[in-house]
Amino acid sequence: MKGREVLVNLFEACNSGKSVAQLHSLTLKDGLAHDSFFATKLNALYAKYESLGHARKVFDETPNRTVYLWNATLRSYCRENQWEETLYLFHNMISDSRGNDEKPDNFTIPIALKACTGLRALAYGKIVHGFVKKHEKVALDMFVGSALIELYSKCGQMGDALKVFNEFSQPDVFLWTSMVTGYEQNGNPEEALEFFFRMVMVGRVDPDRVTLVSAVSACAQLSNFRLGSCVHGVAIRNGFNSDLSLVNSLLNLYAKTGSVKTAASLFGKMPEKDVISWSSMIACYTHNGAILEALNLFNEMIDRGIEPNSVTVVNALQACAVAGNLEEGKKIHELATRKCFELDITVATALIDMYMKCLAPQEAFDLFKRMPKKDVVSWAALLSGYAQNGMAYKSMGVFRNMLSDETQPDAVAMVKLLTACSELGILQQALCLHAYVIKRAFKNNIFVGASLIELYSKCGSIDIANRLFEGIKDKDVVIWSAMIAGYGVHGQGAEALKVFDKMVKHSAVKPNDVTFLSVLSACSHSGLVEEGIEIFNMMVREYQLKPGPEHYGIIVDLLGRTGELDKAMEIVECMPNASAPHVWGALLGACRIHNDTKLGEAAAKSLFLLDPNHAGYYILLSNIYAMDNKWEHVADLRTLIREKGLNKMSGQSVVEARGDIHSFVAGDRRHQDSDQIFGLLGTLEVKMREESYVPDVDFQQHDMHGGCFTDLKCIKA
DNA sequence: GTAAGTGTTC
Repeated sequence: MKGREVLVNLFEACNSGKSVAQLHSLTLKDGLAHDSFFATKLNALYAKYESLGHARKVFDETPNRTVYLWNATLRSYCRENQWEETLYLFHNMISDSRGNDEKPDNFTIPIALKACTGLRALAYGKIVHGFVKKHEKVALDMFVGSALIELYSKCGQMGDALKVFNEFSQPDVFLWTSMVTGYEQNGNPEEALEFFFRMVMVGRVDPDRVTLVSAVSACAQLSNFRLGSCVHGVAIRNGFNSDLSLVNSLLNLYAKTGSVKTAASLFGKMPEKDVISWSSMIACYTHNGAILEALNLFNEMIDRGIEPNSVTVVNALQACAVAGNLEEGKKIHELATRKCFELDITVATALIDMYMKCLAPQEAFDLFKRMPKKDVVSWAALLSGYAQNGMAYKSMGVFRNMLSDETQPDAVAMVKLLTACSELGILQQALCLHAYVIKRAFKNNIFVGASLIELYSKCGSIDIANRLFEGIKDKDVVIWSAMIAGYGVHGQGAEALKVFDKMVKHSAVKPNDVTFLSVLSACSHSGLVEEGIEIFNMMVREYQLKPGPEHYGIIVDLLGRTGELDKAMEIVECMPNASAPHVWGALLGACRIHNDTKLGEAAAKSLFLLDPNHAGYYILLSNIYAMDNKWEHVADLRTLIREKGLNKMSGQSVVEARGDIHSFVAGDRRHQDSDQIFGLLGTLEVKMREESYVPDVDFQQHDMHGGCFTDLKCIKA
């Protein structure tokens, strides 16, 4: 028996793969290798240091397997994410085919449940749950409980998870945390936070770092800065504020709540950063319109030798997409190709999106063709990309191909399709798609509903849009915003303001940043300058919403129109992130109206850095120079545009007349009835002059391409 | 012996 004790001590001291093999031969020599105690030890050590194969061999060769040996083996497979094998072994364990083997205990069950969770095998998980209820020997302890909650929540069954949770009178931190995490990951952040606060206040259980991570994520989902800061405070009080995952989730919180400065300072103070920290910070800059900062940070990361992963690449690509920065985008594409990230469907889709937003649809399509696998997201990116490039008619074809490829649209793809269609403004098509939406049961989706309202508005059928709007019983903020935007694009600013007023005064729905964007742009389209500025103040003061770059863009545009260029510049200068291209674009536009060459040059300087390939900005500046009679500057800019190979996308109009669809560009004379059309235009012009309208023809520098009329077919849904 | 953080189309 002395040899046995020595062996036990040797096993305790074992800490490398080499010594496991030595121990194995020692036990074989002493005839103890199949003793279930040593077999279990050997099994676990082999799995840890050597290989699962060796561990399995020990398991297979042991005649009388104790529950410990079973558990050690199951755990080894589960740790390596070999869930099928784990469940196969577990199934052998519970079936009676090997009579002398022991039955699962409450150490076995969580392992089996974890394998079920990994496979999302809800049905088998329920069998395991049934086993727990049937066998009195298996206690429903907290380990089993949280594994069950985990299974149910990963399978989207929070009701079942709650039932399990309620069986415990004194839940521990794991059980509480499983519930918080479960609700958070199932898109129910309110419930997650309720559990979090109940845990602390009623349960009197201290949250640990994982609970806090989930609570912060819930706040991020709600974009609730105040609540998030509270949780941050709790984290600091509990001494978790240097936990890497926790700080990373805080970065995400501050990104989602537009608190770029807080995020940046947190990022700067991090004692250690990993690739997720860098990616999160890049995403934070991108989503808050600080494109230069995002790209700078990405390049800094590369310079420091920190390896970006596919997520980092996606974030950096988004920055290029927002800025329309094709050069940087191509560089990142090269990097992605080197690292074989192009195979990642998410990266490929982000690349398609980037090329589309950088007005390079051909490159996007080439990449799409090369993709070995496409999903509904990549199809949707292609579809909406064409619409963004003035080729919305192609979107309809893409949609048909997508259906032939047996990819069914989800709600987002549907929204994209409806938006593409609204670019065309064809009522016939709108009606077809509306029918499709009803047929495919998308009509209760609020985003789809809002897109239909937008679609009808843009087709000129504001009445149908309004009827649709009135027909929706539980109008939420998205629906209200869509109707306001609908009146806005129609130039019915007063109607838009009426709807907004009704929403604020007679509904329980609170306007959000999108609503304010709709109202502000409605004011801008109808020239309601004072109302717009008043509403902007209301947004900041009454609703405490942080204006994003788009809001600033409109307000700069409004101020610019009234000639208050100084005020507009002031706003641009005190914006939280002064690098959003279209805000500068709005300022540049205002300088064109009011002939301010100096300010225009300054705005253009910033713009050419931020969005170097946007032909429109060069043309705007050249128009400013033209008005100031600085023709040499005009010539320089024209050369620059040519050298850069930039093309201003020509505006294409589509008209529906008696069921036929005609499209044309400026100066287009290809239509068979061209003479008649231009004759009528002449008559209209005379009438307009009679009504004392003077057209603004000071600076006509449109690049005219020969366009053609295209016939579009209504898609059959 | 359990759990957690960044990503594609809105």
